[in-house]
Amino acid sequence: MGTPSIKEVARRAGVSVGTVSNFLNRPAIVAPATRERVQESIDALGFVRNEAARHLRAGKSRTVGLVVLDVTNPFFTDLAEGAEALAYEHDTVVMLCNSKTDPVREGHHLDQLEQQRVMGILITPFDSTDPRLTALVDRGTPVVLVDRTADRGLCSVSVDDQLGGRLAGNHLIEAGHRRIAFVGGPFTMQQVADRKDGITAVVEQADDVELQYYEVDVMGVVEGRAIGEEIAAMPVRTRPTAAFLANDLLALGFLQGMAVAGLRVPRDMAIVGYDDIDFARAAAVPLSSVRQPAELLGRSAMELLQEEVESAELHRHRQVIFQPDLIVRESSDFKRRR
Amino acid sequence: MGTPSIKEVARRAGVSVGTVSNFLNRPAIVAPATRERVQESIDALGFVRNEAARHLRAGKSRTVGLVVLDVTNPFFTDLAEGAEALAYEHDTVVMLCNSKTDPVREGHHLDQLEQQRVMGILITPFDSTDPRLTALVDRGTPVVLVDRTADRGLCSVSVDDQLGGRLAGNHLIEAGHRRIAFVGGPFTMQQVADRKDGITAVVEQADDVELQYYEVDVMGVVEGRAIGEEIAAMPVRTRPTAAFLANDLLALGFLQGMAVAGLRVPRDMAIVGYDDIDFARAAAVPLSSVRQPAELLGRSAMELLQEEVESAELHRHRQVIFQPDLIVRESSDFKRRR
DNA sequence: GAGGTTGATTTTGACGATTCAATTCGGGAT
DNA sequence: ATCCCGAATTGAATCGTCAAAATCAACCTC
Repeated sequence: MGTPSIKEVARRAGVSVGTVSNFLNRPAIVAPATRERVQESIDALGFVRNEAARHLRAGKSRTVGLVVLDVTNPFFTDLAEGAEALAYEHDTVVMLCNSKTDPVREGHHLDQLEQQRVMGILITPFDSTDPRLTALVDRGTPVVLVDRTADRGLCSVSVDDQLGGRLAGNHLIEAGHRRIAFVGGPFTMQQVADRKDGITAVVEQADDVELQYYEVDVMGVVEGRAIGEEIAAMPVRTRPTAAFLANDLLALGFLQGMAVAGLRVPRDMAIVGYDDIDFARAAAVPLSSVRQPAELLGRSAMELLQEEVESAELHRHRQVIFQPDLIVRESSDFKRRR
Repeated sequence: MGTPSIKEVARRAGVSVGTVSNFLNRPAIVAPATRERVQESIDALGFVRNEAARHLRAGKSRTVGLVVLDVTNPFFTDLAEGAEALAYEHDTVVMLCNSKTDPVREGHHLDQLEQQRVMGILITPFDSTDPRLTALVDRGTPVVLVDRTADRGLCSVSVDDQLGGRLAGNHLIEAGHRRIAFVGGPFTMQQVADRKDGITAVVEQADDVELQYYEVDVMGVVEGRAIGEEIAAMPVRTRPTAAFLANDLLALGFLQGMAVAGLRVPRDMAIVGYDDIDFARAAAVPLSSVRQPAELLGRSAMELLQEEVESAELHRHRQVIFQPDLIVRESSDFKRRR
């Protein structure tokens, strides 16, 4: 009935359980003839290894938890892709969890992952100072922050978001814009705050440039569109001529908002997004965007985790920071005369 | 060092492991005073249940695998949402796996899930006749097909895709369109084929209506846009005046293609998508779409699975079929004169 | 005070795979 | 013929949790 165990495989092959285990884990030390018999037995019985037993005995799991803020955002799925690719090479499995920017859901997922004694957790936390994370680490689950810079004793991989903000800001200022909108949120999220600080810094250095801030709760298409329509409705003399959106979903929504309101992009409104997801390039007006190496981010995070797991005590936590690139496309490709 | 086990909790509390186990699983039969001591011990030691051991002992897992074709498609994340909600109520965990419409990835995920002895698997299979699925079931892992109708001995939840196709077709024909494009793919995928058959059926019944077919490999925004531009480039007299796209991502891309080519929607081209994802409503031109009850689909699938797991032998496989609704929005809201 | 009830707690194997020390076997060297 | 060696295989212990059966204590009843 139930799936056969190693014991039944052994009996059918006329060997001991030890030999079957050897066959599975160290086939080289098993005699060829025996090997064949065991293989035959496995095939005939339809034996499938029991991961739970393996894990219990070995004391360590082969799965890694990956908790992201939003699975529908291609940035995160690309990231997951990178993590999974490396995991695959090391014969481990990635368990993808969607926190939906909700601390409660996040906590639930962390609890579950800890009960499963996962090898480690890669997470884009809602709040990177959450004491729960530290508690988790203290109890022995390695954690790597993704797309967040760890200050304390944790590994992290992130992208220089301030630089990203500066790149976008400089680009728009050089194109002659003097009223710029920044849209993102919540501003308490570190990444958003950094991008905001970046563009704020360059705006303050420039003469006579005004930056308007718009905060949203969730960075999705719907919210972007709403803000877009709101801004489009402003009188021309105070309305910004350019907008920098903290992610591409917002930017895509914003772009739609412009279309609805009848504003031309980039002539009436230049747009720069963030993440450079595939949609950005394919948008009605191809979107300028600050590119983050999403896949590399995921891959590096997994790398750090594996390093931490393997070298255990010796391990020194590292904070890896990548540089973003500004990709200029049609949505901001317009020189404004002063 | 390593996470403390039930044994250490017991020692510290001065009771036996059995009592701790009772405390965890049947607190009612433990004396209040003891209960307190055990709780104190658990807190002090930071004890966390070991799911692997639990699972091994119980012989059955508390996680369910959910394998979808594309996590970036909101239809599937909504579906996952529904499944997860019900799982949460039953204290089980959902493991989300992305096959990316790739049979190899799908197979890999299935192997992993089987090794983990998951409680069951909900899957939108690439090919619902894949013998691997049957083998899985024979070996004892319950499987429920999602968004696919099972013919053989399996449970399934699906939506009447033929009806969906007919709804879209009738709507467009009644609006006066005489040349309609159907875009989707691969045509070997059952859902796509059904939607295609549905619209084909109503077109054939109508007088003098022509249906053009366009096949794509992957149903994403990029592909939709490409087809859109291709169609827009056709001479007006042969160009379709309406398009029915097999999912909303395609439709959104298609819509962008129209914008690029300077065709007005719905005047020059009416568009109807499928799935009614959130983006559809928020698009530059709000998209008409055939709505599927995604969340309900996920929820029902989980329900069937739980039913199957609980009633074991008595269980009779069921095929649940939901009805889709056509949501008409601006993108197809235009009466064409003959 | 013997026998019977409850109620609370402990004891004792499993569950399936892995590992390691112990054992067997065949053949080569002496 | 005897001994030894290495290769192949075996057997038993173990991981953490759970549940069934066994024990124990306290209290009741006749």
